[in-house]
Amino acid sequence: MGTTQLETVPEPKYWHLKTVLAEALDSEFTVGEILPNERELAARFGVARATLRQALEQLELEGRLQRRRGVGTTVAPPRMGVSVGSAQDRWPGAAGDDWEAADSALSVPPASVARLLGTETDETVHTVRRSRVTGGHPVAAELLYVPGGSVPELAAVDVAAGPARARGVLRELHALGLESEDQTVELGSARADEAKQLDRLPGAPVLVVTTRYFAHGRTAAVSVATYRADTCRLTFGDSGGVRIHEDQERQAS
Amino acid sequence: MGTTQLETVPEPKYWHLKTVLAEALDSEFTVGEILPNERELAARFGVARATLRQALEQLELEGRLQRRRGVGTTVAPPRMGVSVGSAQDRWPGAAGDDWEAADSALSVPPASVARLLGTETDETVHTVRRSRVTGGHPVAAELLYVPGGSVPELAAVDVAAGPARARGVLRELHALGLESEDQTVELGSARADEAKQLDRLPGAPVLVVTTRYFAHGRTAAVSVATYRADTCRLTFGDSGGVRIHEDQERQAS
DNA sequence: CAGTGGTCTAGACCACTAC
DNA sequence: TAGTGGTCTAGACCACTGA
Repeated sequence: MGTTQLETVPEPKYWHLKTVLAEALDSEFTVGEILPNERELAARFGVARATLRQALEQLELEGRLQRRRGVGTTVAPPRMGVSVGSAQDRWPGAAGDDWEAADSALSVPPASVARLLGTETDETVHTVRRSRVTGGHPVAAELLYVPGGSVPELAAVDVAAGPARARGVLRELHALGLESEDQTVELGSARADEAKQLDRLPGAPVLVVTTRYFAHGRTAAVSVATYRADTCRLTFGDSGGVRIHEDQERQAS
Repeated sequence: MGTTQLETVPEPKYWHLKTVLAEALDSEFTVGEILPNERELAARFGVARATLRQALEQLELEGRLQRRRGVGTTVAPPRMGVSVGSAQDRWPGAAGDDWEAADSALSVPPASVARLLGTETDETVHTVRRSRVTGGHPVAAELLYVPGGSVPELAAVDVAAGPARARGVLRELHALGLESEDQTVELGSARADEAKQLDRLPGAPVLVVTTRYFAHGRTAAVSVATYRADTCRLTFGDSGGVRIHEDQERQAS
């Protein structure tokens, strides 16, 4: 049988399209430049808009594109390196970090957090909301959970409201003398409230960094920070003790 | 005008659907159980299959579902905790790790890797491919780049092929006495070759862990490891020095 | 207001798995 | 071969942005 078709791997259209677009981005576009709109691009490549969108979604996931409803699709800058490692001065409440305390309240943490804290599943803890801003852009939203037992002196600040109260919790926690930490990273998707803080749509991919802070041999606090996965590259260790993030790297294919 | 519609936030269908399904997964399904097929689920919820799929994709991204073509959609187990932190015995070539050396060759690394290594962009380096298997499942595919200058003794093993050669490179690297490391994590999508190693489709979301290994004050090697984002939770530090992964956590919404 | 990306539909066919 | 998820189409309408 004259099977001239030896193409055993009919590559999906959107995959090929993604490759073509990625090359075009490297060679023909500059950071910040606006691409033609989706209907136009789809027509130009002879595919349905849904197919074109599948390719764009991949490129956005890889941090190469940024799409904003009502505006358009732009070429994204290289990902920012954001330090989440064990640098001493990154501990909650330390001066000079990029975090801004938003507010604070007493609430019952999710069961997974309660397990890490070692508290009962219905026990309320101090909950601090913070936002991290780097280079003028929001990169992370954090919920910091501090059991009452970790900060016994906190009654004095308990009357203050909002940001002031949040700073009070952080100050007490810092005064505790944190000894070490312990982190995990996993992929998640932004809840509605996180999405708003991060200036993204709900469901946007985020890197969830869960940190346990230890003091006096116990778990003193747990932080759950969600970082924008499209714009951030998390950096750990900085073991040489010298380098901070550089913001100049470019991911290779 | 009788505007009884004060619903200012018409939540997208797929978003609501995802929430409903997530609750059903918690209460009515057990790990490993097979869900009804997509056409059936779509009919049951009164939506188009594309919309249903959008919800399933989100749940798969969050590690709650696993979908396999030709088979079906199953309820995924909680993510595995995999250690990628600075435990000494995780260094390349150490005994007892989960890595299996696949093969090795001389090749020109991507520009981004060459920059980290401090080599010329057209300079060849030893390149070792490894796979990491945990609990019987493939979790990561790694490319380890070792400049010739880091392992001058390597000529002796240069004749061996495949896995033997790979192990030779690792042995020499280990003998070098690595001092510290430096890591970054970012979101990526699996290339075709990585996807095959990870038993996923191309484009599947992965966590890319880039590690720089230092010896004698220089960058001795660079590793680029891609972890399955759906099944893995990366753990760093283990600062207490006691805990290994537990595999029993469950992510809260 | 016009133009953008985001959501949704109702189909079709393909690639793969397992029986 | 039957049944699954994966890809693709050609439309439609909606939510948002900025002039």
